Amino acid sequence: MPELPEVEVVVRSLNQQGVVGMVIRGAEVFWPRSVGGDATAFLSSVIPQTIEGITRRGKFIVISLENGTLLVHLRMSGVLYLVDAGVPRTPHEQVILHLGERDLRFHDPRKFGRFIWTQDPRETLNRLGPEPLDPSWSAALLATLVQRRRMIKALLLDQHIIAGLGNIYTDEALWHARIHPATPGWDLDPPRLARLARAIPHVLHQGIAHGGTRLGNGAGNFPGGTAVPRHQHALRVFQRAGLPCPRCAAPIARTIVAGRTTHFCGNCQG
DNA sequence: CGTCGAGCCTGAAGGC
DNA sequence: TGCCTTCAGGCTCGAC
Repeated sequence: MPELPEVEVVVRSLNQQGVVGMVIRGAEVFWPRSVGGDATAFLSSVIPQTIEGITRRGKFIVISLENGTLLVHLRMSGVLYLVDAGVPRTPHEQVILHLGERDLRFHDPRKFGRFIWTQDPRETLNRLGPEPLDPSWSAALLATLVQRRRMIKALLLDQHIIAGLGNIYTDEALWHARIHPATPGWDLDPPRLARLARAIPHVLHQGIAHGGTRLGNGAGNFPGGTAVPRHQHALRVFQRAGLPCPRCAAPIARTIVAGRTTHFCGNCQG
């Protein structure tokens, strides 16, 4: 689920619902590893503190509190949402922050997601590469980032190089840019770099506009106030193995690149 | 410098 | 129908 667009949708949703200004009055941790292993230390760190802001950096949700920052990473299956405080806990809700009338709940079936309490978020966030939706994003910047021997797909997935892309949007961006995912980064010519630099923000903006992507059928948890993802219907190659390429009609291929399932058109992604 | 596989977890989907 | 295997949108670590 969560790549940059899905995280952005969560952040916007929480802001629209007025979470800023609410106070963490209590909390419950049902899977200690979700908060770093020491639930007691976590609770004493965040209670009671006012939420002063919620933003995004790469795939991190950045929750600014009075005395520090809560970084939330959704990993493979996490969702963060607001519900009325009286609503019974559902299975897989690993962390609940009590904000008075409302709860901020972390739903994470696979338990890979993490809450990181820190006084210095830059220590973590500064290790991330640039934001592809930042105004400073450009083909020239992209060119400096990918001058390496590694396959372009591996480079795009590496958060230290570019922040926010995951398996879905990487495959989609490479399709738009007509680049084979196994192309070494330093072999990309200027036209390809220009196309890729445009394709990346394009697919991310599209994903955000569609409320993110949801794969499979019922996966995920979307209580009231949370947009239902629908970008899965707009995907061009991802999970479309064997179907015709929307550009040239050749069948979409599925292979493993950089250790990840990869979808691309073997005909028009040269 | 780079690739690969394992581990962290669970539920869904596919094969028989 | 039911069991078993495989796989998954992320990331880190160690081996090579």
